[in-house]
Amino acid sequence: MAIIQTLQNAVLKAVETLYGETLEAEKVQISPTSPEFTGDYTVVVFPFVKLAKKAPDVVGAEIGDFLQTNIPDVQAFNVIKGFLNIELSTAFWQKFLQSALNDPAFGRQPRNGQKVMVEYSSPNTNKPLHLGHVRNCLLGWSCSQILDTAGYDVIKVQIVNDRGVAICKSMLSWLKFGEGKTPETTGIKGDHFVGDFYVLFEQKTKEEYENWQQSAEAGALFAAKHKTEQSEKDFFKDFKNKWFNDHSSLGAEVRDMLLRWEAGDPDTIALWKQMNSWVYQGFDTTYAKLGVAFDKLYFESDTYLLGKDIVEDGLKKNVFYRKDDGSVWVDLTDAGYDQKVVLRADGTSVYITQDLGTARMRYHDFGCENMVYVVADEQNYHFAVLFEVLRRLEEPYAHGLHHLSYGLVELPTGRMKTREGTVVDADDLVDEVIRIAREQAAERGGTEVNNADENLRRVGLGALKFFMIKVNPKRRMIFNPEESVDLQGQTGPYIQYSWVRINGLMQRVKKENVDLSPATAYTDFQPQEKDLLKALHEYPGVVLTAAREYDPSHIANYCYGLAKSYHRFWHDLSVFNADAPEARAFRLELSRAVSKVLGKGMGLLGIEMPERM
RNA sequence: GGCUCCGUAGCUUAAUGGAUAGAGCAUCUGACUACGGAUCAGAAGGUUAGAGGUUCGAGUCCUCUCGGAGUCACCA
Repeated sequence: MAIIQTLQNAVLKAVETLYGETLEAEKVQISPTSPEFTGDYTVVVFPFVKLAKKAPDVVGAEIGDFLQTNIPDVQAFNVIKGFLNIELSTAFWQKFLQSALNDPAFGRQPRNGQKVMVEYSSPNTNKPLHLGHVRNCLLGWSCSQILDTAGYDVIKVQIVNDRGVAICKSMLSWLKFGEGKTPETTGIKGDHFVGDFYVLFEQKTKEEYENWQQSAEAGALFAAKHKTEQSEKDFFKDFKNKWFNDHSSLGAEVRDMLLRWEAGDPDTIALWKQMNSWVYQGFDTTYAKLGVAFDKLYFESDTYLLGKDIVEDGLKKNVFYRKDDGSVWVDLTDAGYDQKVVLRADGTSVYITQDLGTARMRYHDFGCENMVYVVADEQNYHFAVLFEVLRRLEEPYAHGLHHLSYGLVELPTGRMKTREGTVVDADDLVDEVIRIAREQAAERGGTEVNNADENLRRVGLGALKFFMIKVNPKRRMIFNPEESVDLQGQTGPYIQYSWVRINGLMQRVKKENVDLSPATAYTDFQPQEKDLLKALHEYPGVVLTAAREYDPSHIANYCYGLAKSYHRFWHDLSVFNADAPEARAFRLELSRAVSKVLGKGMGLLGIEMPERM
């Protein structure tokens, strides 16, 4: 890292002394040299040719000369078509390897004094977590780890959507059809138990609706209101919400229950607490399986009335305005958005009011000047509006807001639908990938080892997590449960396997008490070794990029590249049977550094390394 | 319809405006018998949806066209 800064400053100075021109630091582009050329880092000289009034190759040679005479670590250079390739000395790389090995916090930035809150998962309490939550959780968790490594103090939170019509449906369903059963008496995991009653409610509603469609009332409605060319089936499909609100007895009961909940009716509250506690026990298990955790939970039942004070502020600041009916609005048409209601005429909150209030509450709770919301991209517009309003209100954290928007996970058949039973359950998914890992291990004639179950768990989860994190978050993802996840090629297990290979080496080093001291005497770097050194050197920068872009896929792709280089190194060069003791020592040290960085990098993704596989 | 995002090999995808667009899967060829083959080497596969433009340089920026998705509730 430091060397790049040194090179950059030196290039600026070179341009100044050679051509008498000063230029902005951003004009100096330094990147790792492409594999097909010799060199370690490359300076693009095109931005300077106009100032120098010389041909690109001449400018490159002159700057190269300057760098070589002024920076001891620069050993050689070459210029090809306007690209200045710089070769760093063997001594530099030896120094770097030792410092990377000796620094337990390699790649970790000093604390920057800023706090960032990361909100992720944010489930509803009427059903278990599914595939979509898995992607959300993996993104949220790894993003938190990355921001922490990049220097922030991170607070991980989720907002639990624990109130509203949905949970009332589960509650009512349990009251009517539950016969007093509990997760304990049935042995069903709490979140699944509650989710089953939600599904049952939807089934009962469907039955009621189908019966109702046979009634004279329904027939008359269809006759009076259907559009020409509209079939009876289509008409009733469109009519379902209205039917549920105006005609359904189950619908009436649910609304009644919601009213009683809002009024604080003791029996309803007790039931609500009971059912939610079942769900939370289930969630805890799933989160533990996924290896994610939270510092604080926010509950919608506590926040859904928030935001009134912020609305008052907005009115005072003329960011909001009140209509004659008493409702409060914000006009964002000058920013390309719409007019949005922020408070109903009856004085109650809407969705965005809650989010406004919750943001302010969080700032008061933690003083976090940055907030990241991990939420699917279907809410892009909502967050654009939310952030715009907070900026206009001049909230102190308004410029540290980021919506980590990710593409929905869909199945080959389309979006997952609870009602159609096409939801891929998170628990099932985790069990499935571990089962596949076990099956694969058996096929490979895996020998009996200690901690076999733990290793298989890490391999299976490693495959799943890497599969979901390696692609850019914003990309929509089609997940085929049939094919599930691969264990070969660009996968988690591929990377784990390189780590396992090194682990084997290290155990042998320990057993045979190998002397590592001559490592620094080795100078005849092979290309495979140089690739590894260069890759290791990239790590801290990759973490910063991932943090800046809120994109863990950079880490995943980096780890894959490092593992790939290691596998090649392993195949081409012998470690224990190296020609010279210093070569063996160096390769062992290099391997140790690779395993260290792979462990750290994969750790940022929440992926653990198996001892053996 | 308005706004936003997306379109890269058969499939999944990578690429701070920089060199001959880089990988994996699938297909075809090869490489052990253990420093572990969940590996490695090689072949084949691309008009980066299309057309213009800006630039020394465009998958990347701008305009238009085509195709896909999301959103445009006093729901959350």
